[in-house]
Amino acid sequence: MARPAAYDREDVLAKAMRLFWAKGYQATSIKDLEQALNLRPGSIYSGFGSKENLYAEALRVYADASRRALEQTLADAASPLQGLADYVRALGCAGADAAPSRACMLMKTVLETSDGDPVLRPSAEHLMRNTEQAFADVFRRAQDAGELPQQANPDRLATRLQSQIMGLRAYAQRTDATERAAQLAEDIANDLLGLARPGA
Amino acid sequence: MARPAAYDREDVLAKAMRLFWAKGYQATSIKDLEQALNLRPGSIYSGFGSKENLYAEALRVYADASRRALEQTLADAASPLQGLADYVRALGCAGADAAPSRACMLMKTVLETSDGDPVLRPSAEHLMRNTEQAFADVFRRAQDAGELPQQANPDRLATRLQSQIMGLRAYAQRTDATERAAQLAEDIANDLLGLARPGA
DNA sequence: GATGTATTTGAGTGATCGCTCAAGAATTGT
DNA sequence: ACAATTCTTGAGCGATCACTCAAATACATC
Repeated sequence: MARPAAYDREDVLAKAMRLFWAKGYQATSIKDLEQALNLRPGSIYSGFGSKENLYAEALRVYADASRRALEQTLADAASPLQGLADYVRALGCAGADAAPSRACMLMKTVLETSDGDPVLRPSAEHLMRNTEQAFADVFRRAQDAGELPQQANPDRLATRLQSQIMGLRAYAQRTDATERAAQLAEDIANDLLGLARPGA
Repeated sequence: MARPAAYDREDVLAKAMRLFWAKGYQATSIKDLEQALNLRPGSIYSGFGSKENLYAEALRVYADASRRALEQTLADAASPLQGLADYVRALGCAGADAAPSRACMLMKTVLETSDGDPVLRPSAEHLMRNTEQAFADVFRRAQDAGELPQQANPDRLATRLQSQIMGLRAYAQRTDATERAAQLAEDIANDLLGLARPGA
């Protein structure tokens, strides 16, 4: 029994996510958000509380979208390791899509916040842990399918993959090494496929 | 025939570098710098022109120091690949030293600036290219010493190593994965040693 | 010492920061 | 139609931002 909000919350969060992802937390001003979200400050603050909280929600939206993209790539692939390789390859040639940034928003958040940050740092680290576990699950699936040797360590491989992806995406953020970034993605993808048992 | 500056320029730049490295460009205010450098704004601006230029000079100081650290590690090692492995291992256990940040300042700069940034982004990318070439030179030295097979591609290995180091250091920036970061560093170091020819 | 030159000082510039809030507008329930 | 309730609006809050500049200060030269 009241006036409903004129905006779609998920749509607004997706727009905020893209802007924050592109510019970073500090470099994005409320003025920037007002324009991108087509909202006046009062609406932003009554709906999201603070710039910090809005960013935290945008982070979650980013992680959800990333996870869905990974699962989609895996679903389209012939095997778990093939899926991971495809996922990595896609990150290398980032000029094609219109992503706000070639780098990972979680990584950017971890690098932009201080160790003592009480909100954004724990948020980003939590979402990175989740992503890491998702990678580990994929490696376990590869083991169950007989694609990956039983003596392989899925958790360790997941850590390794996540760090390689962060390195690749940080490298790809450079404007002077596009070709090298694509080649790098190929090398990482090939290493992933090299983990497969000789059998299949 | 005039009054000399009361501060040592290199010392001030080193202090600015540490502060910028820890907090990032945007999060570091002139007030912060005034305190850390023990300089009043007029001295900062007459000596360094602008916050942006001061950061650019601090970047160069950082890259110089990093390069010297690499060369020292290489000089102490039994071989080029051993030296690189030692260098990577040292980055994994970052709790020991009192570095301002576990992450690479060049990477932080690339991730904090926009693609169109006319000063800091090109600066950081240039210094990263230099570092990459330094790695390539080490791989070439390994080839000349017979440690690395002739068919290996030093430039490609250098790109790979730089991205792995950036990934490792971004991963190590997390506060919730210290042990995993150390293990990751070990894995990367072992991979480096695995490049060596069976002979030696 | 006197003079010339460069540095240091610190109050203060306009602009922008994240954020607030009273008033007006819009929709629901009766 | 009328309340009741919530949302939107936009001017404006104090704080801080990067930065400036005239005056005071200190050193090198003579």
